[in-house]
Amino acid sequence: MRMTAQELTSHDMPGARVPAHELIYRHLRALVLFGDLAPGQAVTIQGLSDRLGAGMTPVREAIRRLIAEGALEFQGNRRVSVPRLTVEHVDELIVARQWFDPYLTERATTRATAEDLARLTALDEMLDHAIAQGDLRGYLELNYRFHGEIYNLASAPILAKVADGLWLRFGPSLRVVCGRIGTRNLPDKHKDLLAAMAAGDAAGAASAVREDVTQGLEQVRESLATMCGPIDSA
Amino acid sequence: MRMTAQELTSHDMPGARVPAHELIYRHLRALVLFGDLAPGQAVTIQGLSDRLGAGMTPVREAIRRLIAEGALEFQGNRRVSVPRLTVEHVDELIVARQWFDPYLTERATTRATAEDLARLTALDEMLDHAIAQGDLRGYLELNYRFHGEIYNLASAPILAKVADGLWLRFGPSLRVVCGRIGTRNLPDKHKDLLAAMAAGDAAGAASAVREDVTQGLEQVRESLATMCGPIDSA
DNA sequence: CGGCCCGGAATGTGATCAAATATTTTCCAG
DNA sequence: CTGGAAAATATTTGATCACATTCCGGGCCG
Repeated sequence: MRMTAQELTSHDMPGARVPAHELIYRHLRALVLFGDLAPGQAVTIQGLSDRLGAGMTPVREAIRRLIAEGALEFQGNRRVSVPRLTVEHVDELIVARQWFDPYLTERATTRATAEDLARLTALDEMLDHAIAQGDLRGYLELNYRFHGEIYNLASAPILAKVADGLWLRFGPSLRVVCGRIGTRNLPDKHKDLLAAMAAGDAAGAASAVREDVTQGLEQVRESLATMCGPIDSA
Repeated sequence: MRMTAQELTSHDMPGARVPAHELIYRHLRALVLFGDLAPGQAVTIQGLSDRLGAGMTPVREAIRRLIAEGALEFQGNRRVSVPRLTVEHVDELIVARQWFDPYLTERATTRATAEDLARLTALDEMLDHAIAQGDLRGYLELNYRFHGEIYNLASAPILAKVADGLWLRFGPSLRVVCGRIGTRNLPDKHKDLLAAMAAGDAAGAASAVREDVTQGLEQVRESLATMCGPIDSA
């Protein structure tokens, strides 16, 4: 089968054959995560099956998996679509990440090695570069990888997986919001965060990431509140 | 297809045909949640397909879904099994529920109506009855429903779903632990919790549920630490 | 003890049937 | 005669299954 998208975060053994349903899953996941699928957009099994040149069973498995993760939504009848985020949902995501991110960052800070910090710093520099270039897609991917890297450093696989799953929820809307705001106006607290981590200041790192998360999601919240108020083209 | 287990929490419209993959999912989910599947036990697609008298496609969908929720584990090669919980995992689950449960309980307390409280109280009485009867399975189901009811009252669907998903992780081990301890020695803080909720004391309710959660999972942790130390029959 | 073979299990495909949506046709009121 | 709602039809899509294919693991033989 042909799979055009770059399979990012593919830490597979070099000889390990990855099954189609796994590839389709990653493909779709990236599509949702980086807003290539608009909120509310319908996702059909047969459409994907045809477009990706794969059978329907693997597509079906991938979709069920994404639904279980909250990346897609089962519309009651038998329709599947990209969820439309509401302000209430964002509020939930804010409180969740306001707990998860600081906690995981605290753990990551006490465990991070010099190489880990170097990797994070490198990611952050690439991120700045993407912002300077006005590369929205690059910004979204790098920001995700930056935070995901911290999750992994916390040595808490279950919590990391749950926190990671939260990103799928606001991915589509994040793209819309950032496109509306423009990449220039995307301040983050990554510098403070990295400095605190380098100093071994777990509480400081936690506090920095908390501000970063709050700032980012609050912007989503604002944008959603003003946007969906007047016009709601359902 | 024949489906032996009671489909609990099936709030389906009376005329709505529930697809097979959904039924299989609920069936398997209950099996994991209440420890009918032992930790480490292998789960095969064909085995389930034969045993449930269903095609393999619905079974595959259900399994992928459970894997995404962490109820089952993909063993790298193409094997699927019930996860074997480690002490580290339980530690993660403890901190997670120590945040989720109090937060959701707080929200639930401010929103609960008299009927809601009556329903919770009734559930708790059935729970006490199950304990008195030494009915382990009944205890596990009712305890799950009790806490799930609170999650739903919080009006935070995303957080409720995540919190609910955590139960799937310790379900199999909980059964083992409770069987080891005996149903008589299963104290809980439900009475304190209900009293605080009835009084509208959100902070008190949060505190009570926090103790309840900590107490329960700490027991799992202990049991796991002493049990898996000497013998680890992999 | 290592390589080979075979059974069984997972993966992948397409066909078939049912359900839901979209489209067209029909029919009646104004 | 026209507009529009309801009914009938057509098309798209989902659900399930049977089978072909691939692959892993365990047993057997040298």
